[in-house]
Amino acid sequence: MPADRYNPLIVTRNPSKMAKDDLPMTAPKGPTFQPLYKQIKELLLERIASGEWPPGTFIPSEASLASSYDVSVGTLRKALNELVADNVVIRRQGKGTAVATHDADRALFRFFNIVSHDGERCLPVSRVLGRTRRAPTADERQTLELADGGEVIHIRRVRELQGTAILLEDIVLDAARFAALENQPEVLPNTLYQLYQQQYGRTVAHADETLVAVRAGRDEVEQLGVASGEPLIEIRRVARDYQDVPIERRISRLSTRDYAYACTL
Amino acid sequence: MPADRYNPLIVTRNPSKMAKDDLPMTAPKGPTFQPLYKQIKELLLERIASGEWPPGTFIPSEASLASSYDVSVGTLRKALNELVADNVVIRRQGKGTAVATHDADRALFRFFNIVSHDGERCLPVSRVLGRTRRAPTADERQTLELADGGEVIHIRRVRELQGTAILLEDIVLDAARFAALENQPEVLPNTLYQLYQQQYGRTVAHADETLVAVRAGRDEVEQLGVASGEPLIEIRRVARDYQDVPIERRISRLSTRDYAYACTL
DNA sequence: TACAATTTGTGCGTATGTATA
DNA sequence: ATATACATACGCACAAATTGT
Repeated sequence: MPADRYNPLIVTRNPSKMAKDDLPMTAPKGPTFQPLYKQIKELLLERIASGEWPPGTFIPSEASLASSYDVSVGTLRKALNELVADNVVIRRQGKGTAVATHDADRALFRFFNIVSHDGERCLPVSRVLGRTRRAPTADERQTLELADGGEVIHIRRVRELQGTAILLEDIVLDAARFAALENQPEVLPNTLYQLYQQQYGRTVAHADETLVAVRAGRDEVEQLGVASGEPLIEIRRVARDYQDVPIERRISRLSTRDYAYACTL
Repeated sequence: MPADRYNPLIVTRNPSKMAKDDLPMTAPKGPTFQPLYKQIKELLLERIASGEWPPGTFIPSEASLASSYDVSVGTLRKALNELVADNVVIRRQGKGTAVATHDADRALFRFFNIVSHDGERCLPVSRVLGRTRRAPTADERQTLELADGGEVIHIRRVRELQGTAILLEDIVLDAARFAALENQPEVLPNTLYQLYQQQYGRTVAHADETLVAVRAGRDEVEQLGVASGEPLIEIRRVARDYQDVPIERRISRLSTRDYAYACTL
């Protein structure tokens, strides 16, 4: 089906489309009203989230989209620019507008906030310690919004920077959404979010993290080479997709002897 | 002096201002080139930073600024909207464009990333433990970019939420820039950034934080009521103004028994 | 190498809606 | 009711980057 017309746009308050002797506008005062460019933005986001335009592909040009939706290019540009601000698409002059992927250099660091003490950022290598399928804890069921009887995939791995292990990660996913992940692929890639995106069609759009200080336990002593009881930072992350649906629960413990968690306000 | 004309705008690539039989553009390829709206943005930022429009005041309207700079309203809007995105100004329909202050509710929380374990955010009360003037450490001299022989003001305080002390802060400022702060005002306000802005004309525009895990020492035991050696999060912040000039060095130690550091990516 | 076609980026102008004082 | 200021939406022209011929 050619995507030529998308009708149900509420243009009631669109000035240049209103005849002067139009009906008095009664409805559009409702709290559900959204300006035209916001509606376009949502429509585009739905089409991206639905998989119509997979990550990495180029979407139609401004001009063609504008005529499809029967809006001006300026209005469509405003919608696209908001999607750029939300890290959903990437635009390049002369080339086009592409759906954002997790392989661009900048995108990789968006979800890795750890720097060496002199401020350098570099990506760690990962070593998987275990992959299991099991019933969720109560906490996991709540944060991942699992159905009753659902199961989770649990991945535990260590990440090391320049040869020293600094991070012990426990990653939990809805087994229904990531069915085969328990034992396939054989070797997991360094950057899991790329895998979620490419193999499972789930794009991590943003994440919330809360940090607390904890003591190193047996596992951290063994894997990170820290002393027992050594202070660590525990990072509790919930990663979500475009529609705020939770995708992943990740709890990491960070040794801050050589590296630190960085945040810019 | 009436601000009527601002001449040195490089409009070489401004299409509608160029005659068709113009000289071939040779210069504007230089790496220093900035589009017109970026230049306008910088000019506005300079006037805000210079104190011509103090925080809280309304700047001239779009139309008047556009005619002052001899650009279109659209170009000026684009500059202003970037300043909105940078939290430099706040715009309200029908009212005008105001220079951002640190008293708006949202602005207060921008620099306070601590939430209770159930996700609630609330502002803490402060209790000052000491105010001294002293020579800087080597680290302080470097991060605050102090001149040789300069001194610093050092403020130590505890912040408590709902009656329990959770944060021990060591705040260090350039004594040359905050001369009277050592003993005046008698009682320091809860939100220091408002004081910097209102009394000293220094606006904190953004900050970088790095977090490490530490053990509670003698001071933390005494002030935060934690056990000796208890794991804490140490937050090392450098706050800067619009031009990235460092204003404040703040090292805080957070007890994460009831509260956590929150970050959204 | 040169040229053309396509696509986004910049800039201008205008009209009307909506919120505020 | 009026005036002001920002918000939305329309349109157009040209610049700059990219790609293919």
